[in-house]
Amino acid sequence: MDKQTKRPAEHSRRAILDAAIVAFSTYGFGGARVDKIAESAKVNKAMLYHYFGSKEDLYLAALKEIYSDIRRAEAKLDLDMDDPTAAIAGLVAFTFRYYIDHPAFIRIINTENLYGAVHLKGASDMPALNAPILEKVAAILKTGIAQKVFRAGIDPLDLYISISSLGFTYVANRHTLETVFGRNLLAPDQIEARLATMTDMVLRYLVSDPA
Amino acid sequence: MDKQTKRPAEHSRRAILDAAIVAFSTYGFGGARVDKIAESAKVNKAMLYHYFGSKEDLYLAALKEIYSDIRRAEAKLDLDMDDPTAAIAGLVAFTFRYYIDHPAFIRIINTENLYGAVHLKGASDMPALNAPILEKVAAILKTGIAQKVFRAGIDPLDLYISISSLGFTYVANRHTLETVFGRNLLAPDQIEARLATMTDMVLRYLVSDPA
Amino acid sequence: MDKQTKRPAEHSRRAILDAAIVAFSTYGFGGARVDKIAESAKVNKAMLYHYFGSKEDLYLAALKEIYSDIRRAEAKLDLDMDDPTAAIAGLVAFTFRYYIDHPAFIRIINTENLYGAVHLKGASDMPALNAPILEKVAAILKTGIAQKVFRAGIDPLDLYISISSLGFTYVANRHTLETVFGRNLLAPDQIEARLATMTDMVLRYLVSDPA
Amino acid sequence: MDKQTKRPAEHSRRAILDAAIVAFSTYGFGGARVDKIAESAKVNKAMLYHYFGSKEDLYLAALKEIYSDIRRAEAKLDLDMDDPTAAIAGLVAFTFRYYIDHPAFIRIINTENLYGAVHLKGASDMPALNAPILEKVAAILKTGIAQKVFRAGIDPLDLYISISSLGFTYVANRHTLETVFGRNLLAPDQIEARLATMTDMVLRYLVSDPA
DNA sequence: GATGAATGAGATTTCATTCAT
DNA sequence: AATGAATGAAATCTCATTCAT
Repeated sequence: MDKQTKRPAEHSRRAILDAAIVAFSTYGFGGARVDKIAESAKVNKAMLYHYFGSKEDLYLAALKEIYSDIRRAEAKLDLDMDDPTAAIAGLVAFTFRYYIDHPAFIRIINTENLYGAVHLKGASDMPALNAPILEKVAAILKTGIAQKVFRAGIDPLDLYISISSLGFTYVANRHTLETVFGRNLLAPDQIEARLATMTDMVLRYLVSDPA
Repeated sequence: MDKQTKRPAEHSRRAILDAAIVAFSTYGFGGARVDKIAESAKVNKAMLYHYFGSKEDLYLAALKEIYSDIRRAEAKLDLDMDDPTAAIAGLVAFTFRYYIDHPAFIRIINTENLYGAVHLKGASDMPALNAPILEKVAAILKTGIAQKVFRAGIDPLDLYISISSLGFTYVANRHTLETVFGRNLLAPDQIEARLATMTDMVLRYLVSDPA
Repeated sequence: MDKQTKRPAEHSRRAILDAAIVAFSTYGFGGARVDKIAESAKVNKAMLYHYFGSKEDLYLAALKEIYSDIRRAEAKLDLDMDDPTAAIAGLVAFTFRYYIDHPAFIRIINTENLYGAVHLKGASDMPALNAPILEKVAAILKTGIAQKVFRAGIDPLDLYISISSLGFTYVANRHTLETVFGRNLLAPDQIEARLATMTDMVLRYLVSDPA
Repeated sequence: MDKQTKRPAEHSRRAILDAAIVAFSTYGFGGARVDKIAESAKVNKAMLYHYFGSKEDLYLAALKEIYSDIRRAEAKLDLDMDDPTAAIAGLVAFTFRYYIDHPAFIRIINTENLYGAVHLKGASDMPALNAPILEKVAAILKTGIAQKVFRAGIDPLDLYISISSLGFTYVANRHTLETVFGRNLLAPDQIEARLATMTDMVLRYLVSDPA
């Protein structure tokens, strides 16, 4: 990853990108400051323009990087495909924990949606990048149905959106939820309880009806 | 509400606030422009400062207004408390449709969470404003348990968060989801299908286990 | 011209435009500094953007103004149309003196030509603005031919370009000419001599050949 | 000229100079970009500084080179000194065609005049370099007077400026002239017509008055 | 002699805010 | 209460120049 054969230029580029991810996901596009990004990356501001062209292009690069990260993590995720129940539980847990551990992901998704995903729409390789996770969900469903533990008729994308939603909103909206409802949602026991709820809810939804 | 008591000056104030809600929820705090808000409201920019003091205070006013709106709508929501299943289904449907019909709500919640809810935390009356919806959920659960149609042991806030989540993320993240997965999520049939999934998922989660 | 009914805004706008004409004609487009223009005009830099939109638009406004000025001056020029020889001499003198007295005109024409006249091409009203001078030249030629003092077959535009050229290059290139040939071209006697040459050259060119 | 004696290093230097001539004459001093010049010359930017010291010094080098070029060309110009009329016609044609064929010359002269010829004034060898052309004009005039085909009393420098002017402005200002008067000045027939006018005008100016 | 990376100063532009009336 | 004009600070971006190798 950090191999020493890297050309020095790559080091600066990477530092800028990392700083940009933090900045954009912390302050949004409009709130992030080019000066601060350069400062964080310990490079001259001009380098940022040299490598990325503009603030907007840098934002897009950060966005792509963040998407690549989660898809890479998903690809590495090793689910027991012979045990559909365990596989779904594993996917739910992975997704939730990923959101908790990667606040930048959550924030940049929100920022991008504020912009109607204009930047993402310009990145033609996005659909291809994101197909694998749907295929994985479809495979689990298929096995579950074959094993008669899951109902038929579940749409993989719809299911994936449900799994994502149950964790995403919990993490993404935790500040307003905490303020409005007065509970610390990221306390370890709360996280565990929430994960239990999510897993329970998804599995009860999938489980085949008693004959 | 107090339409006829409005002095003419109140008209400007209201116009600014409405324009602010649109602007902040469309562009976020950093992206919204004071000039544009004044222009949309057809008032002089100085009026905006006269009435609200600063961009940040105006944002907070818009935020409060948006929260009041949903809580007012929730208060008006008439659920059949004698039929817990119908009541939950009604709440799920109401919540989902509110999100769809009020994009400003979705967007400003996201914006506020990007800011760690700092503004909202300063608004001391928020918890009180939001207690009623939890009480309503608790009441439905209680009746459902009494009628033996629902399981016991469900936390009202946790359930409310689940109900909210299943719809919120679908609407809030629709731009990125559509881009990444290539489906028009707000097509009428898609909305219907999604509502069916959500209702189904929540009710299957609540329903008492077979003896 | 400086009527006191002017709205204050117009004063700032005019001050900016005047400062811009000086700056652009002195330093060219690239060399002129927005900061300095604002400073010269004694207004805040933001005003400049408020009134003109961008440096480029301001440049175009300055360019148009300078063109309008010479055409206005030409329109006011009162030539004795019954005496074609005197009329031509008058036009030659007027043109030469205008160039001498309006270095900004000379410089901005050169600057604009460096840019291939891209800005001017965008100003659709230019041809109409510049037609009158050609009509005047054509009228003089016509009278001259009728009076048998001028030859026939002279193209008005070609003649106008000649008249312009003989003075324009003398003034525009005077710095390099002076450096290279070591003569002070703008000394009063030199100017007189040059005007005599120009007038002589143009009239000898026009005069009808001896029968 | 000294092709085979060129060391390889000289190649880079020459490439930079050529690129600089193009850049400065195309965009002016302020508009030319050091980065682009290096890129065009296919050398590293640091080389440019190594060889020329600064942008300004490079500009001066380009300017000198361009002046040398025209004077070299003038030196090579072979006029029939026994036929003053033909010699003048030849000089007029040469001058005009040189301007047409060397847009960089035109443009850098204009640029330099925008700067009040400050750079050129620093180049002490300029007057010497430019004396020959004046001597040539003087010689033609002298022969013409002796042959009684030309009038006496014509100042060589003044005549040379007239000859230069008639073509220089036509070429230098062609973009604005074309835009303002709507004629394509560099169409081959237009060039021929213009040359005819210029030659005619200069010769009619010189020709001895009928007795 | 040559290169790729980096920089500092300054340029253009934006924007929340306030002043004078 | 309301307006049009104005501003200061700061944001994005550019560019001639130099450093390290």
